[in-house]
Amino acid sequence: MRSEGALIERWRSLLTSYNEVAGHLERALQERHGLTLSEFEILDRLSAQDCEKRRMQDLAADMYLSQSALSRAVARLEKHGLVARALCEADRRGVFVNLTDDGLARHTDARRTHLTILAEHLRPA
Amino acid sequence: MRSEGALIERWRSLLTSYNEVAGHLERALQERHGLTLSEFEILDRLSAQDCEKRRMQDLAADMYLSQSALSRAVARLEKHGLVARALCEADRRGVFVNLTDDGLARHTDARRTHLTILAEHLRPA
DNA sequence: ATGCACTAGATTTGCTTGCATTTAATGCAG
DNA sequence: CTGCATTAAATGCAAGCAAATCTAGTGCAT
Repeated sequence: MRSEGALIERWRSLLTSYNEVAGHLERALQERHGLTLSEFEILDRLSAQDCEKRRMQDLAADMYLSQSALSRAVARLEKHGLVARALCEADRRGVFVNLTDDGLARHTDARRTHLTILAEHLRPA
Repeated sequence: MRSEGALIERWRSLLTSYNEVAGHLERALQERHGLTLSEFEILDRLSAQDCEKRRMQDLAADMYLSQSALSRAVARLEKHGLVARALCEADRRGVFVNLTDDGLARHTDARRTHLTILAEHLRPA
């Protein structure tokens, strides 16, 4: 295969971009809003969905986090009052996660930082 | 800004690709060669450089790892006999890292896996 | 209704990481 | 030579993560 070199190069570049951007994001979100990148991503998803796709597993499904990591992250968010868990009456194994007002506000703030950092550090492809 | 949407989309796609590929790589390298992705990256760099850029700090410089993480990763590799540390006589604070024969062999094997996984999971841009 | 397989989440465990600190070597100023 | 700032790498520590395990709810078959 001739494409090996190109393949590795693309991977390296992906790795570099990712770490560069993720690093800055992580630091900025933590510093200015007390949020982990994972936590922000959760808030982001919760604020985006209009429909009822708010069960843990639905979140887990379109995130890169493991189920256990998600569970922890949601627990943290809940402890800080940004999110509330609610039992699902239909299937009581399930848990709905909802943004609180504080959570929404926090997300709105953090979103600006998020965009700023992306604009600064995400290379034009 | 109109480009906000596009920016976020690109970030999401980066995030997704990265996690997809890194996840598979991590698992495959671990399973088949007992290596962390970070560890593989270290071996990869060591095998690539012909010149003497093998001091810890040089490695750290072109990697995404923090100095402490690198120190620990090299310690692990050393414990498994894939790498050897050598004092730098010129500046005795410095430490050179070298591949052992085993390390070279391991890298050669792992490299195939690496390429295979990339070919399978790294989307064409 | 009872037993069993299955699913949703929580929790336990062990590992890697980053930050902050520490130890040791340099090297420059007095 | 002594003291002080600087640099290289190692280490203590806290936090996040994934994998495996555990707990509880569901629902189907007998």
